[in-house]
Amino acid sequence: MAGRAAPPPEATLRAWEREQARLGAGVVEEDTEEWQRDPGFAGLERVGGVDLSYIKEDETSACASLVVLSYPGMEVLYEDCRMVTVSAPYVAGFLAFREVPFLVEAVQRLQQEEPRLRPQVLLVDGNGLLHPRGFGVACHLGVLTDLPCIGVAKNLLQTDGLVRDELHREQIRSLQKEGDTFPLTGTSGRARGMALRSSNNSSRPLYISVGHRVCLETAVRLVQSCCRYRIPEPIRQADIRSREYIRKQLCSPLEVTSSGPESGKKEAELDD
DNA sequence: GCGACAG
DNA sequence: ATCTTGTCGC
Repeated sequence: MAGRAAPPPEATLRAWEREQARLGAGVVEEDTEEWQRDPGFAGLERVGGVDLSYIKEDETSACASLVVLSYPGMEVLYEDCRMVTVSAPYVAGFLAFREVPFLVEAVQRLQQEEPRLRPQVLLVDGNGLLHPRGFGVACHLGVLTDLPCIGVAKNLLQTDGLVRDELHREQIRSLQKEGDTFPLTGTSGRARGMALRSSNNSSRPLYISVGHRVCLETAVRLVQSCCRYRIPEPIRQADIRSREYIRKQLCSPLEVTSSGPESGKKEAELDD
């Protein structure tokens, strides 16, 4: 019973590539909102974050979470955690086919139940244009929901000649303080993303890329403005809450129909 | 051919 | 992604 999930048939991967190409035609790489052009993001009030946390024991169970935070206060206005059953295995370059269906559902649920809390932009775990076919999970989710999306990856997805070699490590060392960046330009000559040092306390950068309806410069600026620690607050909160949700699930073998007061607030700080 | 490979 | 406590440092 150990081991990884069965790899998808070659035909499935080809079909997924075609789907990415089809949807990819709809990606908008420019700012489309007024607040995006304002130096202080005046008019921006809500930023969303999404994430999936997995259960080690069960290959198919995960918790999908969507949170909406106020801007610039970073207070949690909305939280939605839900256990889901994932069907697609994880394959680098095809993350969207594993996670996006549940994220779309979460966004739709929010728009139906709390339309006033609809986020004006979504920070997504993973990449956008910084992707083998220029269509990572952030683009995928953006096109399907028509929400501005930004890809925020914690590790570099090696593609288009971009590699984690000594030169790359040297560029990382050159990032001295938060806000410092260097462009991720592939062999093709195109800037696919930006490495961003988001915290003075962590030397590890974030890899920012355009998802949908936002330009790279705006994306980097916004992510930086959402960072109290290395991980931007919206994604960090989605992450914290989804794994906390799973922890509770595992500790309660009894399925209760109605239960009242839940308490217990603990926050894991520091992400380095 | 072999290795690398977001979450 | 997940397994995992305390601990060294600013």
